[in-house]
Amino acid sequence: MGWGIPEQGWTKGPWTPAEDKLLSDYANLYGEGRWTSVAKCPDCIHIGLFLFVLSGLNRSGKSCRLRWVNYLKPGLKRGQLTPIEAGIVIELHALWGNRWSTIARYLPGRTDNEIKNYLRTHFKKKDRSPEKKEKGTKAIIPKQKQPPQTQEQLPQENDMIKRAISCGNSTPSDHHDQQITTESQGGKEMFFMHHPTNLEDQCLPVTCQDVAPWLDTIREDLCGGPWNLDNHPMGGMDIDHHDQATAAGFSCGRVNSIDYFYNEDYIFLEGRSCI
DNA sequence: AAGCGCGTCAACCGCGGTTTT
DNA sequence: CAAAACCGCGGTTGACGCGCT
Repeated sequence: MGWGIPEQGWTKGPWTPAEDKLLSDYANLYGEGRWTSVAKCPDCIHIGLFLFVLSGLNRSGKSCRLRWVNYLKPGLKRGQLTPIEAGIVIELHALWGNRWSTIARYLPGRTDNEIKNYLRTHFKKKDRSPEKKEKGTKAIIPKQKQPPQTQEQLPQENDMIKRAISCGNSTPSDHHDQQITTESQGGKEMFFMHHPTNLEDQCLPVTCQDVAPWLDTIREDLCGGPWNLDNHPMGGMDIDHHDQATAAGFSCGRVNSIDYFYNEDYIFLEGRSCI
């Protein structure tokens, strides 16, 4: 099954730092996408330094690719998904089902494996605790939820993308860019969304406030979940109070009469009430 | 302190699609 | 055009760490 040559004799199991280094050096020098070459080349393809060096990398092409894509590739983020990322994952999973790699394309620096693990973990949690604790209209997003849906509702139902597209100006994009990239602009993270199918030449900047409508969509599922308001940095304060939130270092936004406050770690959504 | 259960994450496996020969 | 090789995806598993009893 493994790509490359021998079915037997490949090294398996956890990668060592030395192997990582070899693979990184190889990928940086020769680029991605020649994984079987990495695997088989020690004595036949590449010359010079790598002829010697790669002889220590007895991994299948598949294994090399996986390690690179999920761990070594530059630009990968580590650690927990941010609330915004989690929200995007949840909504896209609701739209597309278990198309991990497709979902991952919308989250720069995140891998399909990571998203798969994240959702499996959280669905499993949810399956085990069917009862929901009623928490009123407030919600903290970091963890949870959303039942898997069938794949019938596919891209044409992608109103999230339609909404996002409708609220920004299109600008040409480089095809080498990821479908969403982020960068800091004026201290605020900007999302550059790239339509997956038929708007390949359009890329638009979307601010955090533009992302919020998606959260509005998932909010119905998030509210009423077992949110723990005791552990968040605002200590269970009434987040309807704009001044308190901003004083606590949160940025704020408002969509469809829903106010929300966010920082790097949390998003607070409040009910439909207005300030 | 030890055992157990659970959550998380890295890695493997099998399959299907695409590209190359 | 067919077969082989390659690549990527999604599902699954196992190791490890942490918290609870």
